[in-house]
Amino acid sequence: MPELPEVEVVRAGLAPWTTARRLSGVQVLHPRAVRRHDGGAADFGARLVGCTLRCASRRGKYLWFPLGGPGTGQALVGHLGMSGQLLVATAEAPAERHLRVRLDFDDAGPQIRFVDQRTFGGLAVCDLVPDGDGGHVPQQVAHIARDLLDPRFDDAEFVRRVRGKDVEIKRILLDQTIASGVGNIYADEALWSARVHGARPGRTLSAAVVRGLLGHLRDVMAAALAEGGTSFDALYVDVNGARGYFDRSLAVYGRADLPCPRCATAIRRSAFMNRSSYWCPRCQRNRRRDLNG
DNA sequence: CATAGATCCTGTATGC
DNA sequence: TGCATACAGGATCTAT
Repeated sequence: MPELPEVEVVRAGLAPWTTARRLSGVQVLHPRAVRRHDGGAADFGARLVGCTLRCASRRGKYLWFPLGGPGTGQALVGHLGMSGQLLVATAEAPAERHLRVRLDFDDAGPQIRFVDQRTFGGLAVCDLVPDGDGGHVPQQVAHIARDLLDPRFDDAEFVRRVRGKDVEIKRILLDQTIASGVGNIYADEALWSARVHGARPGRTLSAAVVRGLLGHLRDVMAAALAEGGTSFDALYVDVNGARGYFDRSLAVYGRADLPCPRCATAIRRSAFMNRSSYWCPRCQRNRRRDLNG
C-alpha cells in the first residue's frame, strides 16, 4: 500500500528509535514475514542479535538498516508490501492482531514491531553491495532504480528509457527498475496532472511530455510527503499509529463518477493489473488510438 | 529479450 | 442472516 512518501514517513519516524541501538532479541511469529531471508527464521534472528542498527535508509519503497558489530557489511531490509507497518511499541503493549516480527533491544527502550495483515511485505538480512556511486545498497535492493526524490536520479536516462518502451505509460511508472517509489495512487495522480492517458505507450510520448510527467510525479510525491503521506485505509499508520491525511488532496484516485477538479467531467475507473485506474476521459485522451479505455 | 497476465495472502465491503 | 464476489496503495513469476 505505501508508496514512496509513506515509506519515507516511516523511515524518518523510525530513525530515532533504531539508530545506534543494539538488538538483543528477535521473535518471528510468522515464517512468511521472513520468506525472502535466505536461511529461514532461526537464521534471521541469529544474524541480528548482537548487531547495532547504524541508521535508517530508503530507496523507493524499500527500507534498510545497515548493521554494525557481527553483521557489519550486511543490512536488515524491509518492505511493507500492501499492508505492512513498522511500529514503535513498549514491550508490555498488547500484541497486534497481525504481529509478525518483534525486535528487542538491549537498552530498555521500545521494541520495533513488524505488523502485516496480508503478508506481502517482509524482513530479511542480506549483504550490502556497492551502488556504483561510492555508496552501498542491500543486494535485494540493487535491482531497484533510484527514486524520484534522489538527487542522483538521472532525468535524461528516465526520459530515454520511457520513450524506448512499447509498454503503456502507467505500467512503466510502476516498474521499479526504471524509477522507484511510484505506486498506483501517485501514478494516477501524476498522469492526471500531466493530462496523459495511462494506456499510451511510452514510445508515443514526446520528450517534453515525459519530462513534464516527471515533474508532476515529483510534485505529487513532495506534496504527499509534506502532509505525512497518504492514508485512507486503517491498515496504514505511521510508526506511532497516527494516520496520514493526504487522501483529502487526491484529484482522481478513488473518485469514480465524481467530477474532475479541472473540467468537471465524471472520473472513470477501469481495471488495470488486477487493480484500478482512475482518470478523466476529457483531460486524458488516448490520442494514438482515440480510445477511452 | 520484452510483455501481459496471474499469483501470493487476509480482510472488508457490497450485493443477492 | 448467510453466502458469494469484488477489491485493496506491491512485487514477482510464468507463459507467450
